Amino acid sequence: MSPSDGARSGRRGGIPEATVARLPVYLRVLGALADGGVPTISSDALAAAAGVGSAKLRKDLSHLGSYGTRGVGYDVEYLVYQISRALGLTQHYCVAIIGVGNLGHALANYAGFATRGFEVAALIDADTRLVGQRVAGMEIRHLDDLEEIVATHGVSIGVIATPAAAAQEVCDRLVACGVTSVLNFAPTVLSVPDTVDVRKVDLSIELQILAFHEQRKAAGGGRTPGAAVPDDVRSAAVSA
Amino acid sequence: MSPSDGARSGRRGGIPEATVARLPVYLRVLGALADGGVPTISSDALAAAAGVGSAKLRKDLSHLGSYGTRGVGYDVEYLVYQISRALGLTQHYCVAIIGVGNLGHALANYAGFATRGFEVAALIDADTRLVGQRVAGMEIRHLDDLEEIVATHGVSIGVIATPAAAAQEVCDRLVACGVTSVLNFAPTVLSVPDTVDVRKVDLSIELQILAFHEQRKAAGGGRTPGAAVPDDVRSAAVSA
DNA sequence: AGCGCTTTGTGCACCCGTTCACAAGCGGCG
DNA sequence: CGCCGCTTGTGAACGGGTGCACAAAGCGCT
Repeated sequence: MSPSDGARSGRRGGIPEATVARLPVYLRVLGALADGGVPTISSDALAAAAGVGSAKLRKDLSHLGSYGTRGVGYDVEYLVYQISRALGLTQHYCVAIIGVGNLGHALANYAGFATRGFEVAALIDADTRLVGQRVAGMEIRHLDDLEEIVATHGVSIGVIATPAAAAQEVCDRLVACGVTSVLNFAPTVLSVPDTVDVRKVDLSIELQILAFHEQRKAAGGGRTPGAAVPDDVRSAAVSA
Repeated sequence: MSPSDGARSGRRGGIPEATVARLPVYLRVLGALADGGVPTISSDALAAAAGVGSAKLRKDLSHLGSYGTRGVGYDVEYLVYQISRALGLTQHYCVAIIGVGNLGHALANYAGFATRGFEVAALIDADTRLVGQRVAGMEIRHLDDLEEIVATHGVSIGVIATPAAAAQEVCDRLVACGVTSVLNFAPTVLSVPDTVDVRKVDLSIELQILAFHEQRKAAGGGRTPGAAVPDDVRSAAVSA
């Protein structure tokens, strides 16, 4: 242990990564419950709705404080607020999408962005034929203006939806502008300074992981000695 | 742990999840190297290109066997083959995309699918106005025909790109058809039997995770223009 | 008011994954 | 032909995450 370690577990920075990755799921479920007029919910019910174990859920929530009433459950609206605050969603984030191909189009129109305090501030592409066109009510700007756009709008998160070949350069320019969070859809490994967070979404990788399990299941149909097909194969939920 | 029998079994089922999630990354990097005519590569170089530690990479590869020559490195083409085989990519998989909205469009045109033995066999939507249109050289079929399409094409992987409200029903029908692998882009928790693998890709969740780290960075350091490394700011870059 | 039922919050043990460090193995060079 | 340097493969320590089981703590009913 390192007691001198600055990680004060009671604080926001002390929330484990695995928990942070699940909080948005809880948030969505709770939002639906709130819309349905449900006032409170137990950890068991919420865990079932979120697809996790109830113990895990309670431990997750305990990391942000002791909100919740024993014998009753959690106040839905209050919990929504607390999770939102813990995730930093009470702030406003400006997002720039670079690369307005098929995927960029889809992202620009994705409703899930706006619903949680994220604002798509700009669409950027290198193709001059696209520049000036309007997508999702927004005008596409040219890649040359990236630095200016980031500065003007105060972009804090960059979404890279370019071809793989352009991704690293775009990323470098974003980082040079001061952007410290990048969501990368290009099938490439981005190298960034460790002050920058990069999350990756790769459709091809997801499919290959599924293929592995598919093949494993198919192999189990015949003969496999030892632990043939463990049925602990729970539906996994992974991202990044 | 399997020194004696290790050579024969290959242990496909014994590959840890975390390793499986990284193998596609190695595969992509190796593919690029092979195209570049590189004959062999060391674990250090490959690890750097894949954005992981070299020890981790070696341990990952060791799970599929002892391919690799000490003092030299790995034969690129041979390793490509071995990883492909371990992932089950030597087989052919038929993919059906359900929901041809913005995202479904992007997925249908995504080149990364075809490059690894995945074939988009069908595009399916519930909107009769879309049915019959051609996207990415393929005709959109109606949701009513889902069962028939799955059976005819031997679809083994279903990709759900529908609105959240329709996702569970579509998923249930896929499962009923015998599909055991689902890639879900809808922002919902799908409940499936344990025999079915579900992987989830949620753009909104990724953004919220980034927001958390963004907020943490902002709160922690105040203003530190210099790249002075603070206490324990471990912004570990990518995670599968 | 007190009692018992319900549900939270958490200490603990286990397991998976990561990292370190090093012996084993292979090729090349003298 | 034997030695040396390089790289793999892996045993072992470490840390984080998960699940169990239970004590603490409200609420409603009597």
